[in-house]
Amino acid sequence: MAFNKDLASRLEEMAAMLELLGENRFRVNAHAKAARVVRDQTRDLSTLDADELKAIDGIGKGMAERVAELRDTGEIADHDELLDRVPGGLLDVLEVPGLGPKTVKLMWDDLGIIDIAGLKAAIEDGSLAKLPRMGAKTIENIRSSLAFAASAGKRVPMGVAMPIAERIVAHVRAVDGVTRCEYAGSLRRGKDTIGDLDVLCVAEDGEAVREAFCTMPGVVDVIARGDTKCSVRLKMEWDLGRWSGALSEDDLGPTIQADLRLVPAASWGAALMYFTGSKEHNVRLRERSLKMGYTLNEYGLFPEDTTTDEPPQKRGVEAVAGESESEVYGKLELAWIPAEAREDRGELEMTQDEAEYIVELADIKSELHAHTTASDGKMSIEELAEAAQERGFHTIAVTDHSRSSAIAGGLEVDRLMEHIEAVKAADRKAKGIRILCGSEVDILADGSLDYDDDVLAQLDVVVASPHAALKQEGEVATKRLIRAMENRYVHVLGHPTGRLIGRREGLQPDMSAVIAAAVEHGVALEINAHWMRLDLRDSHVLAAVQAGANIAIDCDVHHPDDYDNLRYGVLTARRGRVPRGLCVNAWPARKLLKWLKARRA
DNA sequence: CTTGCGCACAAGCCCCACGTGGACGTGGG
Repeated sequence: MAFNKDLASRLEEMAAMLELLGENRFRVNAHAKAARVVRDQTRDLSTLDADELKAIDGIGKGMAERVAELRDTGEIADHDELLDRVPGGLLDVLEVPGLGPKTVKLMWDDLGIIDIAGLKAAIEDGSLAKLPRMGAKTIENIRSSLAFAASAGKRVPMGVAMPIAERIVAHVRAVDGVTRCEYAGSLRRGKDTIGDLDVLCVAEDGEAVREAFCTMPGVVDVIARGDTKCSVRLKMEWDLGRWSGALSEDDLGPTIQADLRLVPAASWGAALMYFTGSKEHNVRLRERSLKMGYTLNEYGLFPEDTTTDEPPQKRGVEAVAGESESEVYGKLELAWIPAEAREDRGELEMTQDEAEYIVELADIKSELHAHTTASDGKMSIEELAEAAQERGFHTIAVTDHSRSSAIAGGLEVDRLMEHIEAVKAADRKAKGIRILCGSEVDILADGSLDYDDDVLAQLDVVVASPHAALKQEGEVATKRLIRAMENRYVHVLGHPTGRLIGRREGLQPDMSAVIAAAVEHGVALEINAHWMRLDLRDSHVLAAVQAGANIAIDCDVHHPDDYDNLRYGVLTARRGRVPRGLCVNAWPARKLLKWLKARRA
């Protein structure tokens, strides 16, 4: 939804500018929270009236007026006024890691710095060093942030970050005396993009781990090296297998920051919770702790005693919990909350049963979206089925592209008919797995489908997906997707928006309307598991689940390795708290087949 | 600026490591 996105970025800018101007921090936070809430909304906010807007948590009178203002005039007067008072380039300066609002304001007031170019000049001529708290190390870190500007602070797709994190963890675990090591942060929460990597470890010999971490292959810069925390920048090509290092100065490509935290064994659970986040989730937990007479930090959950500022662990206060996450959640009278759900989106209200019923990787027993050499896949029908069977699946659907996807080798009707026969023959021969014939049918720009109904009727499974006209207006897109789902032969709405992370925005339909239509027609909404797609995205999944829509988690298999992407799809599903009962791929074969047939009855 | 309680106003988001410089800003979740 273009409107929500526009609104959210304006509110974010307002928060940043208010902060730079030293305004009331609650006002700043209110704008930042409103921006976050707006971004998570599945409804197009321009279609809501004032009362509906104010019903949203975080949106009050003032914000509701701003929404109406943007809808009616295309502008927000307060936003424009702030832009007049704050030079635009300062917002870029604020983005530089190591610089916060106080410092940026000081640089602006004292040195007249209003953009990145001014900052660079102030570093070179030494004037920056004259500001308070600008020591050699800090300036060096700013300089290095600027040198890596192309990538520093930029988020990378989860699928790129994951292999890097796994190698770091393996590297650290190989150090003598390391008893535990895991990655935490947004990667553990399964966010679609990752800002940096957080690695926790328990070690007998801290110095050995620090040394191993700061000198591991791929490190191009050590930002901090303290007793319990080290930060480095890593060259990104790591994930491409260039593990062996041998980097020259002019070889610097995109980098990602990785932090190592050394924690005491007794604090493992508390530390893992703290570094897993999200920040918002942690804040909720700490508020709850205080209300229950505890204080929570990364060392543990402690009985609250308010007499001193010194942290409890330093005074020898005994923690009531801290060794494991479930122990801490338990003392707070909460279910253990899956890491992926820790976003302050209502997860604290989950019961133990709800938490345990969330779908997991081992539950997935079928794949409903796969391609063969008949269109743009790399495997034959048999190879596809064999790979599915190795994963323990009971059903695989062969869904090659339809005719409009010419570049992807889409099938004309006569070829589709031959293909159906080939699939049926393979299914008759196959043992222990059911091979269904299907199609990934293009949803054309107007919402009509690429094959006629009499053709679709001959298929066991129809996945309908948008591939072209992905820049059309949101309202047109909403109608397009709904019209496709109204067709009684459609089972799954494939990658509903067509977004590609970091590359293409995709359709911006009114997702609430799309979800409502999916529920009405019994169509499953797909979470396309490829890490470049993850489409539906997490916030859409949560809204779909709350509306009771069925969810399909599919790998959109083209190549044998594509099955490995399932983990990313499942992480996204868990962020949306998908229960097993709503995930069609987690159903037993009989239930799945019954559902496929029932849609057409 | 929002929420909650109650119709005008108070309270709101925590707790820690690091670097700099001696108390504060930033970044971490």
